Amino acid sequence: MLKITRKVEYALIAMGHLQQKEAGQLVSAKEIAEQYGIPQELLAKTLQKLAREKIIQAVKGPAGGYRIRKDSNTINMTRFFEILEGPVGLMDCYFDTDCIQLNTCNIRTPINRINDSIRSMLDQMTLADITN
Amino acid sequence: MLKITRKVEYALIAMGHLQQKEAGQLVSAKEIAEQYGIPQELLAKTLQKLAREKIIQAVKGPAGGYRIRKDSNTINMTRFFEILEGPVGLMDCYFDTDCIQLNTCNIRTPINRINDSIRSMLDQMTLADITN
DNA sequence: AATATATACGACAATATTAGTCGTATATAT
DNA sequence: ATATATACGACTAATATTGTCGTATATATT
Repeated sequence: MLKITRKVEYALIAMGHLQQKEAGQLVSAKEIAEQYGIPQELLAKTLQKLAREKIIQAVKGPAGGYRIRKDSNTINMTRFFEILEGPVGLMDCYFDTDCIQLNTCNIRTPINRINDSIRSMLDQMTLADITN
Repeated sequence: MLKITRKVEYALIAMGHLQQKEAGQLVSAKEIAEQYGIPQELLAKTLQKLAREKIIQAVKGPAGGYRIRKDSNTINMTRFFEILEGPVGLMDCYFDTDCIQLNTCNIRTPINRINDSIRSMLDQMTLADITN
């Protein structure tokens, strides 16, 4: 409960690693996977998602890999999480409204308050806060 | 990700329901389950956990059920969650230290900072904040 | 005393989610 | 040409969650 997934964990590790490299330097998924002992394919797919969303930049071919973008550490954690995992909320009804019990539910409002607190906390937190 | 489980959801609904009853009034798991359309057995087991931890009081026999305790809305949410789900942490290494990658892990410290933030938020939040 | 009802609780089964793997395509440096 | 790296969908495996069942115990009611 309230756990982050491996995908997110691996992504954060990778971002931390990329952050340490000199600007513009490329690092392959393989290299990161080996260094931290994580499954290469899974990491690769995760990095591909981040590349698609312009969080990092991908370069194909031998000596290719991923590099960080200049502004990538200003991205907030809600965004980062949601790229990888979809909507961040304690309960699905924070986003979906197709729950049969919406009417009888007596905790929706207070749970949503907690949601808002967590989200605004994550909103104010940048990638740099984690990877630096 | 970052979701609360059904067990917790059901428990909160039940606590909200008990809160609304007059002091000392007993409500059975069956009654709550039917009213909110949730599985009776599962709710019962959840309430039993809470009873074991003195969050609520259980009374056996016909006309038995559960009632809230006077001080139960002063309990904080970290405690409540952990009674039902065990340790609350974004990653297991917040509690366990048997991860092989502890040495090479470059995100443990920052993740723990986020953990602390979430936990202290939940620490300051009482059941009454949710069920009232 | 017998019965009905409710909690107590462990074992089990069903389901959903997450994690990891594989095959194939594409780009590109050498 | 070849080797290497990203891109990406399909698939399997592993794990966690959710839900069910059987049995025991307590107790109010008849």
